[in-house]
Amino acid sequence: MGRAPCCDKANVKKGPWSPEEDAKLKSYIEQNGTGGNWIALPQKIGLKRCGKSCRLRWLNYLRPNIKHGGFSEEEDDIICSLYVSIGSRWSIIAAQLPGRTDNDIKNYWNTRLKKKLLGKQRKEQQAQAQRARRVSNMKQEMKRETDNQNLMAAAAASGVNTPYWPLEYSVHPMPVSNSSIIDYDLNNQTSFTSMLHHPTIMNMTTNPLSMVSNANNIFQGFENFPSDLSELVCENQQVMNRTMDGFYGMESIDMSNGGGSTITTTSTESNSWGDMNSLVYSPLVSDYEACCQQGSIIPQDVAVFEESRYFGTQMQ
DNA sequence: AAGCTTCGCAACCGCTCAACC
DNA sequence: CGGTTGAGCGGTTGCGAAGCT
Repeated sequence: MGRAPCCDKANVKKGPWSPEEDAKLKSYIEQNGTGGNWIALPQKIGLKRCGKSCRLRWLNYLRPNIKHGGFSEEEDDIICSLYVSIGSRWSIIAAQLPGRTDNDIKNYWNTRLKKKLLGKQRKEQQAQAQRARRVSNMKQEMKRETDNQNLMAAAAASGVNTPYWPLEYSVHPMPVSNSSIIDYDLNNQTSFTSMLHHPTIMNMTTNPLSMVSNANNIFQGFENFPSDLSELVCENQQVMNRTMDGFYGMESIDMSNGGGSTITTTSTESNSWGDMNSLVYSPLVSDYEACCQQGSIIPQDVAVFEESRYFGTQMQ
């Protein structure tokens, strides 16, 4: 048995609203409010509309201070960021953007932002493939360098680990908060591991958006990070496998087993934003839902929640 | 200029959740 | 405690405008 219809469909007008209908609805709500009952509202004011339709019209169009179109870059970033973190919770996303409605944001995402990001991602993939080819050529060149071979052989013979990084890259100044600098020794495992726990790196690995939305500069925040080094990072599988799963790939959570395991896919394996659901339903969502259920978080708190996630602090 | 395709947006549909009885 | 109802939400559809051939 299905549920009873909310209104008599036969006597209800559908389709676009006329200016007269808009005026009736607007003036009534401005004077009397909704009365907490949308279903009864159309009858009260003599509108042949479904209550749900009235609600939608008011919320998405007639309500004061509604903005339409003209999304700014900042708004784009917020939408993308929240979408990647919490998925298509349009009402929550809309709560972060004053004057925007969930419907507007949803439409904007589906018609423009998704394509925009897809384009960026494709460009990045092409660039990545190009980098891989260049690095491959470079490695072949390096193999021919007998001096280096001798050095490595000598190092191996003496029990010294072969450096992962060319000397000029081995110590890298890492910007940290408050403008201070830490020098990480990339040939020192402890130091390197420590670098990987740098908030910026952590953000890059836990927040795929920082890679997607900043695809033009995947090492954003590392102004002094040599661009060639990023190529080496990609190529150095030994380091990658041990420490940076998900660095160039994207980490997603397998919810089929309770969200407990992490599946890492490379961006070439999962290269469609149509497949973005695999990215977005992170543990954050279940955490978020749990908090909502406990009443300890309201939608407006989502930004704070995000911050707490990225910086590893606990919600109050 | 006409026909066709694509795009953007408003509105609808159906589902879930929570309040109320 | 279960059933009913309305609010709210996200996915989808339909239509008009714009762009293209």
